Amino acid sequence: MASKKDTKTKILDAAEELFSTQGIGATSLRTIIAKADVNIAAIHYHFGSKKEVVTAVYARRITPLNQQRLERLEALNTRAAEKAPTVAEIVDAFLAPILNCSFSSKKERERAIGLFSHLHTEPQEVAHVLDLFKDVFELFMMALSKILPHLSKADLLWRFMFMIGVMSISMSNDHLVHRKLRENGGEINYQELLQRAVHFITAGFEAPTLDY
Amino acid sequence: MASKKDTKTKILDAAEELFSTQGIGATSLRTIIAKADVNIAAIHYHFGSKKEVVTAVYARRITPLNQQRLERLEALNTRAAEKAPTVAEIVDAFLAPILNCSFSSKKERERAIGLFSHLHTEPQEVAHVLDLFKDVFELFMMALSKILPHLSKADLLWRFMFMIGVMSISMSNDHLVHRKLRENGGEINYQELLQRAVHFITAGFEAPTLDY
DNA sequence: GTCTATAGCCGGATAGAC
DNA sequence: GTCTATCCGGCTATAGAC
Repeated sequence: MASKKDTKTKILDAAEELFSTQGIGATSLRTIIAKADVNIAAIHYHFGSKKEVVTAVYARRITPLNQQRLERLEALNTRAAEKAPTVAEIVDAFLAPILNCSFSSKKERERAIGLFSHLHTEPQEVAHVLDLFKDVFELFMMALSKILPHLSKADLLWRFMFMIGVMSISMSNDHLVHRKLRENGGEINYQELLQRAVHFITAGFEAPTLDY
Repeated sequence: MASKKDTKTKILDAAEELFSTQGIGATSLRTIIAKADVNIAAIHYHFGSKKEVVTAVYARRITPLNQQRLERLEALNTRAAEKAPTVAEIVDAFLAPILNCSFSSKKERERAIGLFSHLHTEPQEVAHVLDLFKDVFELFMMALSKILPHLSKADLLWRFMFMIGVMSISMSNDHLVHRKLRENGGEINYQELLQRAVHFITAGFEAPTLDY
């Protein structure tokens, strides 16, 4: 079963791979249909426009990803009462699903990371899919504010923002520094990267407040 | 004098503003020449191709910016011997020129920040200008390694990378969190943002090493 | 549901007059 | 150095046969 993918799935799969490697703006519908081995009319028949292809491609991946984030957070919140979650654990719950876990293969992970990196590098192309992150954003903010009660709302928002910056750069592949890293250390070890990122971000969240 | 800008300068100014607000990929040569009030042939006569327009626009801004970074670093390195630079000071020397200082007006700063933000969001469009950052990268890495000698080369590289992520997100304007920040606090105070970013990053750099 | 053909637009780049 | 006119290719989208 499922030995033959239907047209819609073929389009989504091809689009996903192309968005992941080339970006959204740089990927034309014509490249997608060539890779999917369907014709140009099919993509309009099934999706209506490029924008809706983008939405469908991202929604298919974001939904289960955020599901995992929320499950991990929930697990931290509901475990034995004497063990309140730590900052590091919450940050890990946020980053692990995207940076390392829940991938069946190296190839799968790199495809997902490539795809998600364009959420940050092509904001105008994906503005309409950011709503899918609303719940995750609010629930993680709430969890963090609970264990960092001395931080003001603005403090928390900025530090959350900085966390997203760290996550975003970790998913990038084209950066000067990223290239340097590959030169020096060969392939990127995502398990290690996850730990490094969590460590760095946790220190930032736990830094004392400043007067501005 | 200089009341009449020459064609080349008019093109550079128009391109800079458009790149800053719309991005590079989204800006066509035709939009540039319309804003600059010159004709389409002029841009090819003076620059040869769009790629070279991009190079010229960025080089004009990056060169003095990195000059400033290096001067600030130099000042830290050469002051009274008993006062070794701190991590926070080095990070500040790296971030301050782009995030807050050296701008004659709010408008000037936002234009520069918009322009530079696309160094991170459109990596393929600016790959050929990243060489301009080579010196800054190496000298700041060296300064940091001197006061953080316990960090391995890989540690330092990753944390430097994370710093760039924080800087990058600080310059973004389209983000979910950035929008949230504007809702909650009105306009962005870059003086404050600079301090927050330096504080967050410094904590990350100074975090103890981990075994991976 | 699937295809071919094509409309209609906009992009970068160039030729050649002035 | 500056301009108009134009080439040529790629793009999204649609019409209409099967």
